[in-house]
Amino acid sequence: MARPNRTRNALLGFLSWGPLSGYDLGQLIEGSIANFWSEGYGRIYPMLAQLAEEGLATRTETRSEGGRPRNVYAITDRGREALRDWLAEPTVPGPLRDERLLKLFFGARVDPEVSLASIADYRARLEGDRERYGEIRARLESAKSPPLDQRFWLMTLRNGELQCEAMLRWCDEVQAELEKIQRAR
Amino acid sequence: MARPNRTRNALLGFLSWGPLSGYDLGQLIEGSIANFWSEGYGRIYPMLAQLAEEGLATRTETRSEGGRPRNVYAITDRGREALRDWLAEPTVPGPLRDERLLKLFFGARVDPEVSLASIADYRARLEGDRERYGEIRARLESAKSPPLDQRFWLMTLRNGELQCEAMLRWCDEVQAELEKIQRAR
DNA sequence: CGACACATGTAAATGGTTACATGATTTT
DNA sequence: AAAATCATGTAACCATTTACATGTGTCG
Repeated sequence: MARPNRTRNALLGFLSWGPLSGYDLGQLIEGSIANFWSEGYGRIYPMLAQLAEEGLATRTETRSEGGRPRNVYAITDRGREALRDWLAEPTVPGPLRDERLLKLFFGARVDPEVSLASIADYRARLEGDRERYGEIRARLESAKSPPLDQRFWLMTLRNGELQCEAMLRWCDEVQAELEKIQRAR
Repeated sequence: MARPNRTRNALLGFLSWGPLSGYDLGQLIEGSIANFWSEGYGRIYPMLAQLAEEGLATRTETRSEGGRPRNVYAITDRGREALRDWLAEPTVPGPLRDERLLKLFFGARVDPEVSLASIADYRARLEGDRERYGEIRARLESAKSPPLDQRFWLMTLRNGELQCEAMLRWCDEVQAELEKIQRAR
């Protein structure tokens, strides 16, 4: 069998906060966990249908006054149970696939320029991340969210921040080394 | 269309060192880039057949004296070209999926114990990684490999080392925070 | 002679991405 | 009136994993 379904659990997690539509879920995911998780609508809508089929969520068609028709999903008790079960399960890390490192591994096959460009691109991304993290932190720390949830969100944010820092240091080191290789040619 | 094929490029990279069989490739990958890349035989053999079909590699059945029959693949000029093209392409980062962080994000839904156990498990993995990296570094630095290749390999190793360090620090911080939450209940 | 490493593949099932299709409502 | 956003979905396609099937040679 392939890996167990993870989209299901992500959706159940968000539904545990309250009833949401597929569109809501997409927006919410994009605005909160996008730094370490992604889901597209092509995955969300079918999965919601499956959740309803399995009795982990219920679907209600709402047509509020002046609003568009929406399908809102609410988690059921069995859904909550499934969520808790998954949260308690030990996490088995999936297969790793870092394409940038793979290219660098074969870097001796091409001009150092090529690797230097890849590192420059990576650094730019990281700096963008760092800035975004700063904004998220400011927003999180000033907002009056459910306080307990907020502390967990900050922990995941901290992960991104530390990762970012470490990778920026790595970029510095690798850039220096690549320039040394370049000068030696 | 789905993501472009990455297994192809990984195999071409190794074949650029010299002719190899599918089994060789599996062993080699396991013993070198396993820290940031994985391929199973169920992927390797079909991809080699495809590589041969596309003219990026040639297949030779060898039956050396006293040895088992082996299918050895050698990269072609067009294969080398494809490899260089891929190495020069900018890397587009794939979708992120960190299941451990996703669980922590919803950590308020369960007892802090659960998150603490997850962090303890993560720390144990990281410490194992750190030890393995130490061994790899010792092996790489004492071996007389092609010196230029070696320098690139060390750069990818350094990535793992820095990542490891950063994540161990994160574990410390998160553990302290979780224990604080636990005491407050 | 039994266990283990060498060696090559196929099949089944899923997961996941992207593009496409469609239409309503709000904003400019 | 056009553009953007809200909103829901389907279809095609590819990647990937895991399990299965099969056989040879070597070492203790």
